[in-house]
Amino acid sequence: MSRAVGRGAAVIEGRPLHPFDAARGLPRRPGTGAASRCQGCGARSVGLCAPLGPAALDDMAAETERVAVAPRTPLFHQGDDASHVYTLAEGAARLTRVLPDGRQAAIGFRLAGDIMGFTPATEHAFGAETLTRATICRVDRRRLDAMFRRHPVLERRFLELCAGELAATQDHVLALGRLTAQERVAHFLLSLAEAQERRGRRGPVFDLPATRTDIAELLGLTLETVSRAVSALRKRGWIKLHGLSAFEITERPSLAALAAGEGGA
Amino acid sequence: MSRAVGRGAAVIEGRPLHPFDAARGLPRRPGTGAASRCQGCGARSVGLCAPLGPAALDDMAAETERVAVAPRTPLFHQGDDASHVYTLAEGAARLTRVLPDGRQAAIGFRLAGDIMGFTPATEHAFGAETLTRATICRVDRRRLDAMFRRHPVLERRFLELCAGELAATQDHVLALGRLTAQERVAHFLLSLAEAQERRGRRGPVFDLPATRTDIAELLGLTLETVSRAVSALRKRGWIKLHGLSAFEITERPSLAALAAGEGGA
DNA sequence: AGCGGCCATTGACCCGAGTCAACGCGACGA
DNA sequence: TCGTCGCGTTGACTCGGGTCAATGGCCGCT
Repeated sequence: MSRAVGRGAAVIEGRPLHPFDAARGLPRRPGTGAASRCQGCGARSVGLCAPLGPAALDDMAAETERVAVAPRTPLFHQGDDASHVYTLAEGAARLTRVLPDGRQAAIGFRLAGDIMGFTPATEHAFGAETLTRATICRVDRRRLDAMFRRHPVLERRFLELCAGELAATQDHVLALGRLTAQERVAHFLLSLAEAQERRGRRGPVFDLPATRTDIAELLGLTLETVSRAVSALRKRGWIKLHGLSAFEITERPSLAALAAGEGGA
Repeated sequence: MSRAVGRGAAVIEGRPLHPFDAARGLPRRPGTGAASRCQGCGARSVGLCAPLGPAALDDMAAETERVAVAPRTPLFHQGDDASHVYTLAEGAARLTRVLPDGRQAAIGFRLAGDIMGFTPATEHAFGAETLTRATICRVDRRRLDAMFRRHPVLERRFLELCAGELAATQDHVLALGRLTAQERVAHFLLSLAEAQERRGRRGPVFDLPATRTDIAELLGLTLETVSRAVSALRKRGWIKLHGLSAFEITERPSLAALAAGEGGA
């Protein structure tokens, strides 16, 4: 999956060294292997590179660094210089922030094809970390701008992704502002399922790449409340759990109605 | 401010007719008056048109419709065809959604220069309505795309605005997910002040173009809780109210610390 | 096979914000 | 001038979700 970068050095299990720094200095072999590296990319059809032809893809490959990282690896921290933009080629990640007094919050989950770390500010307002084993591409902001000039279709695509991210974040605002705990959990499970379906996943069983604590931090709840809400949905027969990292939606219409906020009406 | 469109017909006080439909059929006089219409625009330095030269501005003026609208005028509704993009030239507006059971939520406030209604979907997920008397520009999505091709700098600017909106929305997610009622109100007042400062406003007194109910719907609270929080901040001597539509920040560092989430630590 | 750590679940109690209700005040029209 | 209406404020009570704590299952390690 990440052959072009070199295995051992890229896959790091929680060492203090940043994964991209670890890959620094390895032979980049610009231009070579672009086909093998990008052509078979898991995010090829949904991500930033979707509209690119073979030549542009080759150009892109030469400008980006790609690494495979372990679960729970930070990609960048809040306050870091926002000099790069990241795309998630494979796996799941989340954006987080910790408040001065220690409260922890997640502002969103990201799946294959999503972009991370694009901001108008000079530093990252949020940190990002992987939830699962993942493959990450990193581009320098200035190089990306240059790419935009060479391939206008790339800029158009980037704007689309940005708008999609905005829409998802707005949806999340609504959920945090007006939904109850159980509604939020229903909303989360449903949107996670839809995100996986958009990426080609079929069937009523989906991946759940998050612990109760992760979900709680995303939904503005505590892990106990999430656990109770999941149990309640299970007892109603609307969802089923398959181990700790997969779930099944057994009563989709009911779950959707709850997630949309059909309280009593 | 909106002379080119014609006064009487454009300023509507809560009639069922949509403001842009009311302006339909009026003489557009393409090309004329672009200088007077756009040159002195309140959002000229912060909005979408900021990087445009005189010629491009003229082009833009010919492609957009502009109306002045009364406070509390809906611009579009959730579910409407997302065929246009709106920019707020002057005044304040908010994006709202009403849940099936009647719960009302606002996902954001927008001020001069901000864009509204840009979404990857075919319909608007949220409605928009003015809070104050406002001036609105509307562009057809397809015409905007064509403009992007004629003026690449416009697309770059649009992407910047989109990223700014994303950053603001993410910040809002954090507030809703992890801040207490009083912290949220402090956060809101501070970000409203900062938004006005970014637009050139000076001094510790700022506009408050929202009722307690508006603020509550934005912050995921009730109007009573907002009122109590405002009173508490006033009693601490951190803010002062000037009538119903202006407020003063008298202890900015304290307010900022509270808004950032410095609970006990 | 036995042990220990991590994660999830469940229960009992508490608190911050929601709910319901009364009241004050300024704007506006009769 | 007075009555009314919309908005804001404040109080008393309720309740959803947070907090604290005990228990149990799964998995990897030895």
